[in-house]
This record gives sequence, C-alpha cells and structure tokens, in this order.
Amino acid sequence: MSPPRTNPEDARRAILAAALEVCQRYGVEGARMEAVAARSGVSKGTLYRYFESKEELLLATVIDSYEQNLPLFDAGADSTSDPADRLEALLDGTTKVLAAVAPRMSVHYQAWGIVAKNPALKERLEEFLRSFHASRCDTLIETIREGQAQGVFDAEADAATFAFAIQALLSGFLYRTTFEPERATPDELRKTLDALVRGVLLVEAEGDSEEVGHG
Amino acid sequence: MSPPRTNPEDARRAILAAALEVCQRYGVEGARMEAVAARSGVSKGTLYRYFESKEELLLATVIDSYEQNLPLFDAGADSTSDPADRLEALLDGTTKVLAAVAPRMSVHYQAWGIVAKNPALKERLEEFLRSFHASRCDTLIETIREGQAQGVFDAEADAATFAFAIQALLSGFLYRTTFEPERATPDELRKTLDALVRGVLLVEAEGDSEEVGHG
Amino acid sequence: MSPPRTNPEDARRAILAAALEVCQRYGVEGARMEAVAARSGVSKGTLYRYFESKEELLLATVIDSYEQNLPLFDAGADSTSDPADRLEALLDGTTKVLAAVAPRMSVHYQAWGIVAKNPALKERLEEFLRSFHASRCDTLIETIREGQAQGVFDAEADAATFAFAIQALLSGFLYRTTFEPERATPDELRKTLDALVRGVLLVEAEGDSEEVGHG
Amino acid sequence: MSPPRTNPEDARRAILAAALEVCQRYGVEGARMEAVAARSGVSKGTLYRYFESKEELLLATVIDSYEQNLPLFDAGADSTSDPADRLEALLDGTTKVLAAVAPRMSVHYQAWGIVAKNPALKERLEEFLRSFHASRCDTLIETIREGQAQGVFDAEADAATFAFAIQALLSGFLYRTTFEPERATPDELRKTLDALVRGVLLVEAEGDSEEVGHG
DNA sequence: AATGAATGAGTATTCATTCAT
DNA sequence: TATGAATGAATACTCATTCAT
Repeated sequence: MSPPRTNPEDARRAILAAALEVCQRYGVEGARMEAVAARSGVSKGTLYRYFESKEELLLATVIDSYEQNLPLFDAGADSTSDPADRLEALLDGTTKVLAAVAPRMSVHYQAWGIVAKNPALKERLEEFLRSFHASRCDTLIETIREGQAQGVFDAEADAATFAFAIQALLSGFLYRTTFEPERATPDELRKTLDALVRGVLLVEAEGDSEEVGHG
Repeated sequence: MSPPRTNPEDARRAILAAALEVCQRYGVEGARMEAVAARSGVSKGTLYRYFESKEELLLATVIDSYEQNLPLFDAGADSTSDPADRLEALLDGTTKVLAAVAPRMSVHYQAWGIVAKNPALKERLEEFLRSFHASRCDTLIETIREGQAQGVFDAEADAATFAFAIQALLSGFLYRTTFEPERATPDELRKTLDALVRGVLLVEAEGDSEEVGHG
Repeated sequence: MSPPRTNPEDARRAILAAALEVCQRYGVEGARMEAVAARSGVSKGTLYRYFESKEELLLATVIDSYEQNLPLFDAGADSTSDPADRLEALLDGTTKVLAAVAPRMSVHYQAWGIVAKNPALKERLEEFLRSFHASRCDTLIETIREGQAQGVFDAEADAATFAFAIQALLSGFLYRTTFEPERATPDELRKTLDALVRGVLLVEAEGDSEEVGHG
Repeated sequence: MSPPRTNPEDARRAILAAALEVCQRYGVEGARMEAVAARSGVSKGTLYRYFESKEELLLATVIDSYEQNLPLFDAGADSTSDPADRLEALLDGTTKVLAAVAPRMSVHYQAWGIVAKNPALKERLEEFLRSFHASRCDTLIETIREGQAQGVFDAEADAATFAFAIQALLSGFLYRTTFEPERATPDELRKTLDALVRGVLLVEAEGDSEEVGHG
C-alpha cells in the first residue's frame, strides 16, 4: 500500500521518531506497537524487521534521543583552541542539552521500567549511559587540563571532579525539571555553572569575570 | 493461614518493604501484585485493603523511601549554631542521603512511569517532591544567609542558587549512581560539595580549608 | 454494634427488602453481599446465617417478590359468590399485579442469569413459578366453571385455555412493559381482558356489557 | 492452528451459534468468553475482533435470535389477499415463532441482565425490540382493518388492542415456556388465538368456525 | 519483502465466603 | 451468636508477536 522506502535507514529513523512521539503521547507502557507502526508508515511486520521487540525499540529510542542531541554539546567547542572559550562553549552546550532533552526525560524514566525487566537490556542501557557520559566527561577534563597547563584555570582544581560535577548538575537539573520546570531552567543551570567556574576554576584576575559572564 | 498481624502499621510496613524488594528484583513493570503479597506475608485481598491499586502502592513506596531517610539530612545540623558547622552537618547529611537512597533510585524512576499515567497520582508525587526539596532548600538557604550575615560566607554569593546547586548535585549523583555506582559515590559527592563551598562560599582566609575538610 | 433483633423473621424480611433495593440500584450482578448486609443492618456473617449463598438470597428475593404481591390477586375475589363479580375482581387483581410487579421484572430476569449457573436452584425457581401460576390458574378455572354452571358464562368456552390466556397476557404485558412502559400499561391490559371476557366468555345478553365495563 | 476462515461472515455466524450454545449450557453469567472462542473455532483475540465485549456479543446473540426467525412470522401471509386467510397465516407464523424462539428465551432474559448494565446497549436492545414488535403489530393491524372494511371482521373490535393482545400472548407463552414447556405449547397458543379471533373478531356467521379451525 | 489477521499468554482486581475473636 | 478482617479463586480483556498470503 505505502510506496517502498528507498532507504532502510529512513525507515529506521521514521520508526524511532514515531516511537518517541507515541511514547510521549500515551506513555511508554501505553505505546502500542500498532500505533508506532501506523505513525511511521510501515506495517507491524516491517516494524519487527527493524526492531526485534518492543523492549529493543524502546531502548533504541532512548539511546537515539541522546545521540540526536549529542552535537548540541560539542557545537562550537572546536572552533577555538582557547581553553576558556572552549569551556564556555561546552557549558553553553550543556545548557542547550537541558532544554532539548528535558521533554524526553519522562520517556527516558518510563522506558527504564520496561527495559529493567530484561537484565540484558538493562545492562546495555546502563553501558550506553556510562559511555555517553564518559565521553562528555573526557572532553571537559581535557579542556580543563589544557587551561590549567596554560595557567588560565586554577592548577589546584581537580579536573575530574569538576567535570563530573558539571555532568551531575545537568542530570540533577534534568531530574528536577520534570516536577519543577519553572525552577530548574536552562538559565538557572547556566548561572550555577558560571558560579562554579568562577569560584573553583578561574585563577584570580581582574578581567576574568567579564569574559565568563554569559548571555 | 498466616496469623493475623497485631498491628496494621506492621502490615503496611511489611508490604512497602516487600514492594521495594520485588520491584528491585523484577523491575517495577515486572513486579506482580501477587509476588508483593506473597513476600509481605499477606493475601492479595489484604494487600488491596492497604493499597487501592498497584499505582497507589508504587507511589507509597517511593514516598516512603524519602520519608524513611528524611532524618538523615538534618541530623546534627541543630547541634550547633555556628553557620559553618551547620553547613558541614547538612552536607554530611546530603552525603548520607545519597548512600541511603541510591539503591532505591532505579525503582523511583521506574515507578514514575507507572504513576504518571494517573494524573491525580502524578500530581501527588510531584507535589511531594517539590515540598520535600523545598524544605531541604530552605534549611540550606537559611544557614547560608546566617553565615553571610556573620561574615563567614561570601556576601556576594547567591544563597538560593547555591542551595539549589547542592540539591541538584545530590539529584545528579542519585541519577548517576543507578548506572555508575562506583563512580557516583558519597565520597565523590562530598569532595564536590567541599570544592563548591570552598570556591564559592567561603571568604578567603588562611585556616578555612582545614576546617572544611571532611572525614 | 447494632441492637440484636428481637425476631429472626424481622431480620430475614429486612435482608430480603435490602436485597431487592440493592439489586434494583446496582443490578443483580453488581449487588454486593456487603451492601445488602449494610443496608439491612446486619453483618456479613449474620447475613450468611440467614442465606447460604448469594444465589440462595437472590432466589429467595425473587420468590418473595411474588409472594408479597400474592394478596393483590385474590383481594376482593372472596367477598362475593357471584362468578361474574369474582372474575371481575380477579381481573382487577391481575391488573394490579402488573402495576406492582413491573418494577421488579428487571431484577427477576437478571436473577435468572445467576440462578441458572446452578441447576438445582434453577429447578427450584422454575418449580416455584409453575406452582405459583398453577395456583392462580386454578382459582380462575374454578370461577369460570362456576359461572358456566350458573349459565353466566358460555358453556362452550374452554375454561383452562381461558385461564391460561389471562396469565399469559399478564406475563406478556410484564415483559413488554420493560421496554415499552408507555404501551403495555395496566389500563391496556384491563381493556384487553375485558374484550376477551366479553367476546369469549359472556353469553349474549343485553345488559351484560354494562356490568363488565371496568373502571 | 485453525485454518483461516474464508468468509468473515462465517466466523461471525459460528461465534453467534457458539455463544448461544455456551449460554444455554452454562447460563449467560457462567458463559466464559474462552469457552465461546473454543467452541466457535477461533481464538480469544479473534473473538474480540468480531465483538468488542461480552456485552456486545450477548446483545448480538439476542438480536440474531430474533432476526433468524423473522421470516417465520410473515411466511405465507402475502400469498393471499383475503384478510381472513392472511390473518390465519399470521397466526400460524406467530405459532411457529413460539416453537422456534422458545429454546432461546432463557438466554434472552438472562442476557438482558448483563446488557442492561450498559445504558447504551440497553437502549439498543430495547429499541430493537420495540421496532421488531411494532413491525409485526402493524402487519396485524393492517390485516384486521382490511377485514373490517370487507365486513369479514367485526367493525366494533379495536384492531390495535387486538394486535397487541396477540403479541402479548406470544410474549407470555415465550415466558411461560421457559419453566412450563409442556404447558405453554405452540398448539395451546394456536387454540387460544383461535378462540380470540372467533370470539372477538369474526362476525357471527354459520360457516365461520369451520374456516378458522387450525391444523 | 511487506502485510495485517490471528494468536494466546499474561495480570490487576473483585467479592463471595470463611473463621478467629 | 455476631462481627468484619482476611482469603484466594475466578475472568474479561489487551497487545506483543507470528506467519500465511
């Protein structure tokens, strides 16, 4: 009935997009495979050719949500070699991730409930999250260490702890935003990150505060 | 078959404990009411006398998890009137909460998915979380402001942002601990909180760093 | 809690009345024993001392409904020895039964669904209905035969068939009244019964039609 | 497992037949959807593709019982234009309906109890019954009036009341046949209808009684 | 490869009934 | 004898998954 899709990857993308939409509208448990198939323009049979089970589809949807927003994080960070500027760009990216991912956190949390029934899938999800965050963390650490080497950042600061704190703040804001969206805003996160950088990382200098101010 | 429980509150506690265990083992979605009843030593009928539905039971389990650990946060904070000491105690409490609540976070996130399907329950959960965190936040803000008034803390620091950051860090660590328990540890949180206090809050003084060191 | 009932028969009556009310409000399947107990002012345990099971209670309720309205049928029929007058009284009674029993037919039909699961109870219900109607039928037949003997009624008419027809008309109106209450009215039944008597039973005489007119 | 049915209408018919059988054996309340599915040779899933719920299936079963026997009523009535003959044919049809529908009445009454819990279904059933009976009634009235116009039937008789009486007698016999099948027989009904016609409708004539005799 | 009709395992919830007090 | 808390059997319905076409 529907014209055959030229590119299998297009079908995959269409299914993932449809899955996210259906999950957001009906909840993860209430998302029926039939609805996902209908919305993505394929039949149930075809849907199952792309994803072995609902659990697999859910896992893929969550992972895809992260990967879709991956570029937001790094965007602009490689346009300069100045560590302070690059850190600024990374914090901007972090803020943008909060805005972009917040509406998907509900699906993310709910998917856990389905995925957790299957230990193998649970492990895959956790492994992905570990590696995803580790990658972000490494970028931050590298940038900080460069800044420290150049004397822009306080050499006493623990780069790893600092990077982890930034990630934790993002995660914390993502959590809080689900029930206090007017409080856990991107602006508030940005302000917090600034305070952190100024207080912990930047070496005392007269003009620093001006460079770091955001907005 | 089973002897009638003397105290209804005992039954309630037994059910909540059983629900948590079953959810941790099989996932919230995979937790069958029958299993919860069996593990708590009551029949399904009795289980439903205590909790109207699986949703209600899940909500109660999540809320109970918080309330059980509520005293950890404030413990020791009122034993002194010195703002710096009190802040220390609160940060210690925060760290203890991480240790105590961490094993339950996975269930917490998963339960959200079930509870959120029912708007009334969703509102009750979110209202509880808002009020729970608001109460903790107020205590922190008050302590910080006292310290600022006494000149112990930097008057320039934004108490509200600082308090919110601490909460967000706790939430972030609680999230991370679900898939990186060996990384998002209480010790790591404590270290991060120390750095934050030292960098942002404490006025520059020679002996301060010694006082704030933890452990 | 409730004062002990002096007379066990009072409790039985209270339970039957409560059962009928609860069945009318919630439907027979939706009638919970708990509700019947509460409304009749006894505990569930006591309720089960009076009726072995819900099925038994339902059967008793239906049977009681009939027996409660039994006097309506015969009322006035023994106040005269004139067969024509007695027949008139019996037809009046029949009409009154339609009005009185109509609101209970729904419960009667529904109870069948529960009772029919149990062959023994089904037989008891059917046996009761047979005997109940047979008794009414005999009264009619006797009256008709007396009238025939006195020459008031047509000797050619088959008394048994006539009596059965009257009963069938009542049953038919009781059925129709459940979905066409404005059509299958007591007045309509009375009119039909009159036409039947005049056409089939009464011997041709000038003044007869005046005597038989109802109302 | 079972070969796919060629014609969906066959499946529908098979399900309705199975539903009737299962209801007759176990009572409507005791009829399990699983049993209906098994007996009709489809799976539960397929059963629910044809009928949305047990209530819907029951309603369809009852209505189908009527529609299956609808032709019996009118059969032969249009083969003649003589009102007396046509009335004869209609009374024959009425008698045949009693014979055909009698075994289903118990299920019909019981189904009412289930269906009546759903106001929408209740209305649909009652609307069907109203329209079903109204259609039969109109045919009778028309025939009677024609006979009256031709002087075959007594012009004094109330056609509507007479027609309604015939229907009510059928309904009454259908009711009685559930618990007195040996008493409320088609023959008995036929005899009663004859007496009614002879006594109320036919004008006095010598040869009439011979024409109307049944069998 | 695509389709979607058919399948049937899986589960929360109810409520008649029991029995310890 | 009365109570009502505790019990657990019973069942309609859903929806992920399959497979004949």
